[in-house]
Amino acid sequence: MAQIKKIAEISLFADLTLKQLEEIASIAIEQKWKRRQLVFNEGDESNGFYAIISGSVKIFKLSPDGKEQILHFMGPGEPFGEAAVFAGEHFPASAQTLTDCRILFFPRRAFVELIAKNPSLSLNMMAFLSRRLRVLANLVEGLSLKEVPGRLAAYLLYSGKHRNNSDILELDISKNQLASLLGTIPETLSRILNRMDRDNLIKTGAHRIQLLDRQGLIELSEGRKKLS
Amino acid sequence: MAQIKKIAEISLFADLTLKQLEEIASIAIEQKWKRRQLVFNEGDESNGFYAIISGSVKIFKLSPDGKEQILHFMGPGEPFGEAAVFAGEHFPASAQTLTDCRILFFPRRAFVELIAKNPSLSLNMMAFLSRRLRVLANLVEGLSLKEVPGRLAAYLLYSGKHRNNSDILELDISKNQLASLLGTIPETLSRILNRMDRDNLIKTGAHRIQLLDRQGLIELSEGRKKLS
DNA sequence: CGTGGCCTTGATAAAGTTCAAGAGCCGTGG
DNA sequence: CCACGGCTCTTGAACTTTATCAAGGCCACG
Repeated sequence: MAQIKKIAEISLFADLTLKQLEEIASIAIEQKWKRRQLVFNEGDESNGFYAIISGSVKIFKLSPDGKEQILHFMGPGEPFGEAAVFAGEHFPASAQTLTDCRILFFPRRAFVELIAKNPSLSLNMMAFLSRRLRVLANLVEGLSLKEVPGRLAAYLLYSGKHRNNSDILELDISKNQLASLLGTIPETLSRILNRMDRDNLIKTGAHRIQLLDRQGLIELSEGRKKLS
Repeated sequence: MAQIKKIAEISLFADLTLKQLEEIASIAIEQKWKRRQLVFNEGDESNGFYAIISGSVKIFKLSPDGKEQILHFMGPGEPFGEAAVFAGEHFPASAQTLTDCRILFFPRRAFVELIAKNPSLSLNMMAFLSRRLRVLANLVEGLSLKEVPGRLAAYLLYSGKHRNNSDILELDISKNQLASLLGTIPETLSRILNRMDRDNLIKTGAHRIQLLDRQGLIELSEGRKKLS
């Protein structure tokens, strides 16, 4: 059984009473994972879902020849692996830790009982599922309707990784992983960052990117403009 | 207010008591839509969601220069537009009728109240959202990790449009729309159907495709094999 | 100080799109 | 009943974008 305090920090459990939090705590199991461990594999049978206390996790798909497409990055307070609890019973994608993690595990059966008793927990869960749906719809849009420069521009503008709302963006993932999130490969990402720099849209540093021309990036992300 | 009978045929409302169905019926509003009408546009504010009684609807995204990516085809008994009820308040994609349709509309506020009172309705809704998530994850996988022949092969194998479990597949959508679902254009689709035919994987007819070599199609869909 | 991971750069190749044109099909209206 | 116009679908050739392959630089960590 996990501590109430940790449970309360998971936004899935926002707006619940102390009593409800206690119930949830009573079914949660705390786990420790090391960096780069596989939490579950696509196709594995699901016995429940997870929520991150600390650390970060990527959700991804692999092609037979090893190319990776990242679907989500998950951080503290975020649940993952929920979809398989409610439909299908096996995970539609894989999950791997990016750092050492403390993770709560919620067994399926007990959680489903809880949800049946707690309408606001249900609504929170539906909100999470719906937000995931939106993220994936946008990913599909990017992959199908935009070229790599447009996807990258959208990421730079809207990833929300900006240092205190300035135009400075802190890259907390490797460019390798960013390429995999954007549906491309490191070589291509490198070249396009270079071209954006040359066009004075951004200024690239090692793990930091400065946005110089938001308007230009917007036009790029909407396909109204191309790199030279 | 709509008839109970129509409500009961929507799988979202499976396993509910007659009394619950009556409650749902009391908030549902029946609408008639003609072919090719826009039910909602990406970005529109959401006041509720929809469920199809008869006809079919596509959910899609458009690029600024007019290319379309279809996310889902929806048929009788299926709800759509739910995600915006639970998160975001505006639709993440657009919806258009493909045929004349009878559609039920459920106003957001009343529906959220219903859901709070009906645990099994919540669970059904979560199952639907989770299934959508799975579909989109697979779409992302296709777009990013497979080439067009692989995506087409997967569609032919798993679309479920087979005539009584035979190897004959009835194309109920235009090839134009199929291309848009697969994330490509009609020209490319046409060429690849041709190549598959030449390789004796399928036999193409006007609105009918016969699968000649399931194993070959599987290998194609998994990237273990290429067209000649 | 050396080694391995990450990142960059260049040359080449593959896949898919674009543009242009034409064939087949269907419903409408004369 | 036929002719017309408008679709959808097909085919070909040129072009664009991105991936692949190969190599080298840089940095951090042991």
